[in-house]
Amino acid sequence: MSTPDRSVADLRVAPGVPRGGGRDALTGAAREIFAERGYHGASIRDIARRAGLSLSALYYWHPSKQSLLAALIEESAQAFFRMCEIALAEAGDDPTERLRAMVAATVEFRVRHRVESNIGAREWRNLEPANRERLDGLRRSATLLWAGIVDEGVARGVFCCEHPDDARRAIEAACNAIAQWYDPRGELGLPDLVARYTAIALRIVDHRP
Amino acid sequence: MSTPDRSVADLRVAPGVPRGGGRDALTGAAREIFAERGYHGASIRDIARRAGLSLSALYYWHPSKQSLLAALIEESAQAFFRMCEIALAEAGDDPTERLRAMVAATVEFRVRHRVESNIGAREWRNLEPANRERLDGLRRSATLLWAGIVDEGVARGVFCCEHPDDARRAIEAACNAIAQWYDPRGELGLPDLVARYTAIALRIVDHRP
DNA sequence: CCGAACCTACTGATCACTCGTTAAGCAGGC
DNA sequence: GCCTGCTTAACGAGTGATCAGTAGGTTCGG
Repeated sequence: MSTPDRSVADLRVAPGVPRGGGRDALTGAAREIFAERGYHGASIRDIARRAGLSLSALYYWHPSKQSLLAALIEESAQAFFRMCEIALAEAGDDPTERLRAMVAATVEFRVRHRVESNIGAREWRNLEPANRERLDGLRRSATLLWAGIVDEGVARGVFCCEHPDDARRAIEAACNAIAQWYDPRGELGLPDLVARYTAIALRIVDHRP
Repeated sequence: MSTPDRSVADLRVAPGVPRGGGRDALTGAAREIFAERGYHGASIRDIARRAGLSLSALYYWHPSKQSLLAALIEESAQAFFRMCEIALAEAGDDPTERLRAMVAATVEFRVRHRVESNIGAREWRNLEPANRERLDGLRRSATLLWAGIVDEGVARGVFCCEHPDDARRAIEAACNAIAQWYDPRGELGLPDLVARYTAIALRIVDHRP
């Protein structure tokens, strides 16, 4: 490995810089091309071209195509997990409020980061084993947040579903699917969407107020 | 086009034949390889090898790699739609019973045809426009079955959800996701799974008995 | 009952091209 | 003179697709 991996290195570009050369142009281009054509369907030549760089310039910033994908997914997965943690920290310890907060955070993330969410869902399996194992921890942590909330609600008797694990999976699937169909140009705004999915989630866990 | 497309042609092999050369070996191999590596990650050489055929023999049966994928997805989508139609025909016209039937058919299909279901979900976007447009009809038809049931239930007052479209999407997402996590070697059998997801679906539409 | 014609289901070789990756060099700034 | 941020040029492997050829069988006129 002669070329150092600058993909997760210090940013060295101040935020708000003109956005021209290098790292962030590449990240943006990779996000677009991976989203359009999938990992194997995307060529690094296309990514470099979209970023306005030569093929070799790409290799200055990332040691491989795989590193480009892993960096993208890792950044997005970490952002999602942070968002959930913050939302839950503000929600207190009532399971109903925590479920509301978790649904709101998830729906908002899937809407605001639709492209990254779809890449994360579709290209996860194209991560090399080392990367996948590293990131699986993050994914498991997010699932544990959901499971903890549902289980606690059932334990306290505010959620009355018989199979908390299936309820959790149904909620996660429904919220995550939003990234696939939501159209930001449509009439349905984020607050309404959050309200609808909160109501659905509460019905799935059989919430008794 | 010198090679005719035999992919959807008459079978000419009696059912129950030794299963050796040709069409069905290829279909099986393509299903496995597309599922393991995705459309762009799979090479037709790998598919031919898995089928026990030469590269050129593959081109005798299918005019292109794309035709292999399209045939696979079309067959599976049609089987799913038929299964739903039959289940609904037997269910009568009570919306609750129709929803039960539709959930049962979908869960059963996702379990029994896990691999094809995942290919359908993941590789849909790798269909060329002509193929995608042709198959979009099938997909829309299936969604219309769901929508018809939920809308009718709301109209009759047995389902009390405020946003039938979101309820429908949530149910579809939850049922379809089963193909991603269900392990047939696990302890959870199909009848139990159907029962759980039927209960979840009825809660999502806010069923009042 | 022979042989020419025709069919199915392939094989082997090869085409033109794209792929991810690398080596070597160089302009500009500190 | 060294570091940053590239550039041009190439490498070998692998890609989807094509084509001429052929073994083994069936059909059919005479």
